[in-house]
Amino acid sequence: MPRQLLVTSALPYVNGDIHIGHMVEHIQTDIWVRFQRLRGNSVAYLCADDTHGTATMIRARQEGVSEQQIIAAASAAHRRDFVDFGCVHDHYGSTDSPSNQRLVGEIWAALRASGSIAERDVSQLYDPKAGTFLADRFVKGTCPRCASPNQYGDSCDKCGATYAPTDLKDAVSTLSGAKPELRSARHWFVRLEPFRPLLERWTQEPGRLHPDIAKWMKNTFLADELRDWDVSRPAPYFGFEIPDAPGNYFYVWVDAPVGYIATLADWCAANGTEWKRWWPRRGEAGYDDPSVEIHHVIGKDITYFHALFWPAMLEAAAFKLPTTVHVHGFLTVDGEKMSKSKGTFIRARTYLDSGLDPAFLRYYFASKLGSDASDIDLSFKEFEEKVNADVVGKLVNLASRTARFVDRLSATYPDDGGLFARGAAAASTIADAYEAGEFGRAVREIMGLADRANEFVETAAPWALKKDPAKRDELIRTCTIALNLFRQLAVYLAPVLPKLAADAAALLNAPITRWDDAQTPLAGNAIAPFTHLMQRVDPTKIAAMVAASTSNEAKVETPPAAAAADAGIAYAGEPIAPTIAFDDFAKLDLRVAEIVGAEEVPGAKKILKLTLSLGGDARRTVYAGIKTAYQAGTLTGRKIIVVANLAPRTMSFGTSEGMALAAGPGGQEIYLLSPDSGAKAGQRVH
RNA sequence: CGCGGGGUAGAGCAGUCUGGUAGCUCGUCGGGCUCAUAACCCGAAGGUCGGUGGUUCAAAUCCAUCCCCCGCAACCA
Repeated sequence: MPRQLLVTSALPYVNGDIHIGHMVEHIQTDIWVRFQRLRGNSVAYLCADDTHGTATMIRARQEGVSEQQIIAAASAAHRRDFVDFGCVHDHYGSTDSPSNQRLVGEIWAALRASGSIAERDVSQLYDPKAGTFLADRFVKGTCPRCASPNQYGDSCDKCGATYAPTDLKDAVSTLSGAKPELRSARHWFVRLEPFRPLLERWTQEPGRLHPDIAKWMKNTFLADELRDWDVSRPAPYFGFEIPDAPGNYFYVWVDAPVGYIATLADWCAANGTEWKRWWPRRGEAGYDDPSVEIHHVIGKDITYFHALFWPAMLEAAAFKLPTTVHVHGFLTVDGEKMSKSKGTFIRARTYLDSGLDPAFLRYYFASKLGSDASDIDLSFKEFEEKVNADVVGKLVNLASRTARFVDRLSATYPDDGGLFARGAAAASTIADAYEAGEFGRAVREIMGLADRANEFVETAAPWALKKDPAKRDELIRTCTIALNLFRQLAVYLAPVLPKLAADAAALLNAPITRWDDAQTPLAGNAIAPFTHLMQRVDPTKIAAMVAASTSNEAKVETPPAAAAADAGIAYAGEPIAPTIAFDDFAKLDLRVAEIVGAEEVPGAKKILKLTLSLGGDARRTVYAGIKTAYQAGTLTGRKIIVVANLAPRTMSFGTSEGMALAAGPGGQEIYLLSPDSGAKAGQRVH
């Protein structure tokens, strides 16, 4: 009997772009969803933007727009990123929705009714200038232990001390620069201790959490008294007002998970179906039915929200508890945390714009993913090698080296010495691996089969058969076997590489819709003219992606205050120069140049010495007055625009052979111009 | 002894629960093939499985102990 699965990825925060760290989660969820569908199970895959909180409010204020405008723009961008990576949610909602507000209200009422709400006064830093209370991350000051300046409100980067923001010396608000003052306000809390029996049982039940995570929950949070959870924020706050506490709002983490249910409700409303079927309450059909499942996929940082608060909230309102919370680790890039200055903080859009196939990342992540919460590393070298060797060299190559020889499969499937049957027998092992989230294991199994298939082709040597017209039938038989083995692998990899599966289906004129398509070989099908199913990883595209990520950051790290210095003022500060003729413009020879070296010039306060490549071996030395805004170490590999035909100018440190173009008034506000990704050094700007 | 995870060939990993000749992929070296996107096939080199002690006929696997690495998340997305 088919299972009915509601599957969610964690809700990305509205105030940020989707990056490849998010993609670890959404790709793995999508793989699992596609696998379940291939198996014939009924799946709803849902996600939404997490919209509320101080960060959104502050940003709206700074940009002079409404929160709803921010939400609309982010939602469109987020959806596009996910879809372009093949992650197709059935519905992508928003936590700032009427249905969510209604559900949060219901759950709040249930918590009230269960006697789990407490209230008391909390002292917190307050920014008198911005008129808002300050979360820890909006306070900076000097560490009370080691006196390091510029530390956040809760802990010190330098000495590792943790403290209350009120202990911070010389504290300032990062919102306004004002000195925060201590103010008291009433807060509402959810008492978790009453839910202890439920939480101890639920977290330790097999299948709910990975055993490592269950153990950790037990030995940390559940080992001590469960602290009350502060769920309210005094105005101003962007969120839902607490119905029976006017002037106070639900903390963003209250309404974020409820957004799962709200998104389901919105999707079902659009379809005219009943959402209670997917997420029943006690007493409703499906509540006790283990084949009605709820799965959350999340990062390890938000485990306690999903494994403590969320089950407690659901239980209070008599909603079915999640079947499983799948917890995964973080992404590191080349062994380190994603870093903006190193160009390893890669946005999903940057990856796509650099021309890399999303299938590469899907395959790479799949090959690295297990069911535990250990971090996975994106090593660019390994990425290139693994994708090229496995997907192109082994898998696609199977079709590539046989499909051109024949235009039709043999009428009956020939004797292959049991090869196809052995591949078919691996289906359950591979399925078990997918089911358990052990995608790396599944991929290893599948690649083992690909090796067997390539050995077969090697032995049968269709290229030799082709030369002898008398062996025409044998050639067809050989290619029939090889192409069926290829198709079998395409079925097994369909959850990871849906586009490849579709292309394989088109090649052999047989759709791939079920897991069991790998059980029966095709015969007699016409073979479509062969075209390459996938290109190899181009390392220059990876380099371009890293370079683009580095230059992106120059913009993004601009302090919000500077960004808010609006365009009108900048324009007025430097009036447009007198009109010139086109011929005057044509005299300028602007070129794309790659920075191949950047070094400080002894004694110069503003000058960096840049060595530029204009393509090939052509090198130029340019002295650029950008030192106040750029560090030498971060520039290598970037592409910029230079005036290439400017007369050389002799300076005290050497001769400058061109001018690097940049915008901005100077000081810290200097912005080098960068061509869009793909531009090559030496190309002229027209 | 704070908690959790981990330490297996140059790299990335499997094997550890259920003890029995140390395995996979990539890389390296040699050979083959020349159908295929410099791809594929065969072979070789390379590891005292973090250290030490113990249990056992037998330990990467069980026990003890020590060392090293990573993460630690409840007013921070």
